[in-house]
Amino acid sequence: MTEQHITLTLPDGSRRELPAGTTPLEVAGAIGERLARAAVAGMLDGVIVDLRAPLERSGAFRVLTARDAEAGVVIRHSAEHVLADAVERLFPGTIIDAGRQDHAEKFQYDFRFPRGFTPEDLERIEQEMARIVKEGRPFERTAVTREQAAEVFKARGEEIKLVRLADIPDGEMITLFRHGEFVDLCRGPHVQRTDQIGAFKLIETSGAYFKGDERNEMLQRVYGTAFATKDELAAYFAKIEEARRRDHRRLGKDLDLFSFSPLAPASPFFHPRGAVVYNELVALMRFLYKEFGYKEVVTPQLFDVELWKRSGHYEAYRENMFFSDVDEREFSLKPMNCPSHCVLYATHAHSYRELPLRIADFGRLHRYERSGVVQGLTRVRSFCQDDAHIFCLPSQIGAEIASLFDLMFRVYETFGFSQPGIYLSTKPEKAIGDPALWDQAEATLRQCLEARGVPFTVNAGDGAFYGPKIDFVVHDAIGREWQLGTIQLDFNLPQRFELTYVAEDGTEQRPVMIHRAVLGSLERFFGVMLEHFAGDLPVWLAPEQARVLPVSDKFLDAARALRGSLVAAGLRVEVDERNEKLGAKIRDGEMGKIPVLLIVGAREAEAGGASVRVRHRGDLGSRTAAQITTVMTTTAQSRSLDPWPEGA
RNA sequence: GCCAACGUAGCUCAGCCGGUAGAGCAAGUGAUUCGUAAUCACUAGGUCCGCGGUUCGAAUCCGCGCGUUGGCUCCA
Repeated sequence: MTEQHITLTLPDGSRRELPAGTTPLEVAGAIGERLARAAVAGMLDGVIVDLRAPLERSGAFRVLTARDAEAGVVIRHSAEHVLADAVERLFPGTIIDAGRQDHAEKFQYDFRFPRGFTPEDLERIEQEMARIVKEGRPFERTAVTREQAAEVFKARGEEIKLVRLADIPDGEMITLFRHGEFVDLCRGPHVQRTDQIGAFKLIETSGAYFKGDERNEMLQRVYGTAFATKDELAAYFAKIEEARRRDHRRLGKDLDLFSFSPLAPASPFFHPRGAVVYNELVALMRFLYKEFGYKEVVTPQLFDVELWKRSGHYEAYRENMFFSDVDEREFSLKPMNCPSHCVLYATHAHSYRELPLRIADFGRLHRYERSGVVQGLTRVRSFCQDDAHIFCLPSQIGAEIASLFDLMFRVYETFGFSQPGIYLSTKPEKAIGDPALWDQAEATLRQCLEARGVPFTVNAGDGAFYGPKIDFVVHDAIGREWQLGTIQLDFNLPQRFELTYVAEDGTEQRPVMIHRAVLGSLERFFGVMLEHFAGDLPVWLAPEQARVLPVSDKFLDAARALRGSLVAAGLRVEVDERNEKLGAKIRDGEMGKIPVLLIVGAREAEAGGASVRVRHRGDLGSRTAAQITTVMTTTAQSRSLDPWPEGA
């Protein structure tokens, strides 16, 4: 059913009728010789196509050159082939596997190589790549049969490629891309010549399991990135540098918020300053719990494994739990609060009139995480969630989830996280419970999302082992995504714990359980929030909300008096009593990211106030103690993101 | 857990081919009494991650362990 002719609509609105099978390169040539030379790829209806791949259908068409942002993925993909080529040139006999799917930022290639690549190897590979790039080798695309492709790779001794080839489903077009001596099984698209790869850099090496499965052999991976220009490459590394500057592990150390000890791997110590922030996060949730009708409980840490056998954790979550034998009984530290809340629920009979029952718990959780996966505060072994379980009637699910959406949005807004992304995760492989209950739970969540009218994405197989879930993903100040809140619907645990309520008609019915967390893990949230603010915490969270800086020792008493009145108003304020010059005190205050610095000299001591210096805004001039107290308490109580309102 | 790199003073880091440790900041003391991002001087501070090995001699080379970092995998 191939058309004889296709019609391409160009960016300027003009249309061209061409024989089907014309290549983007030919189209570019028809538009202009220079465009053809500069072409990196074609784009048909928003999809990047290879310059040499015949066009078989009509659509909106344009030619991409190095100037187009979309060309980056093509350049990186091509640099990937150059990388593999360079490795094969330098280390004959290396067996190649494959590159990366997503070339949005990086490229990578996996090799079967007898040892790890060293930094020196990387340097040599980079030099060899530079040579190949300079040679301006043209990329050639050939469509082949499965047998022809097999021939090619057999002749080259590329065993892994033969496995990859066999994985390609029947009926799919098989194409090879060559440049110079190198040939790879590849869909493309690629640049015309290697010298169109303007700037590239290898980043690092790592081990990587074949097809990402740890039961398979480990290959050696090399990562890199490439751009059309040196400036873009530099901008990429500047972005990485910015992320490093915001790294919560660095900020946590610099601002004396938390630390880690080898004696408690992956378990944070929150220092006094960090604990203030931590407790403010808890206070925010407790404040909202009043409004949203939650009741807080305190439950045990250590449970007889009998509990986990009953809940299904022993079966499905065992490898993430810490065990301990005492009194010839096997115990485990809780990795989640849900089973203990079921035990708590079952301590007495419930009427439908009590539901929904919203049970909140800031209990400490322990999960065994493999040593290689822990990371700062974002992946720890000991943590606490702003956790709650809602026991409700099936008919209340919709209203509960609607209320949860309100709560989530309220909280994220408080931190200035932009519109959260919403994901629906369905039944995973390792699931417990009746498939019919799963279907019911998934359908309910879907209905709730549709009723709310928010866009969402489905993550098939990504649910918790006891129920499907809705996840909330926020974007931080530099655009990174973080999964925070979660709502999980659970028909399984109430059944396992035989939970009941007495319905209006006097019969015993089974409640539904909703697991939910808004911040998620407080530890992870702490880290995410710290990076989001780059350490510049809003006043309500700042461990030291203001610091009073006497100009010299002479004004120490005035400074202490000012501090006294602010502390009396409930603010966290210190005095810099060191024998230093004002400039040094200001510098240290700024570096400590204190939101407000209050300078007291002769004039201010006289007037009973201070000169106010607000972070990132500089000197605002003098205010009285009363003015400062009013502004700061208002800012703190309203949890404003702005440390000092304009004009105050 | 697997692959790789790293681990030197509280922090950031120097220490070439092995000859037994150094800077800046921070800390302590003294002087200075200072007006919006670093005052000066002095002092103290180190089982060079741990354990073995090679060597006349190890922070340096090798092995093992622990931890950290980046990946794989996993995930709140």
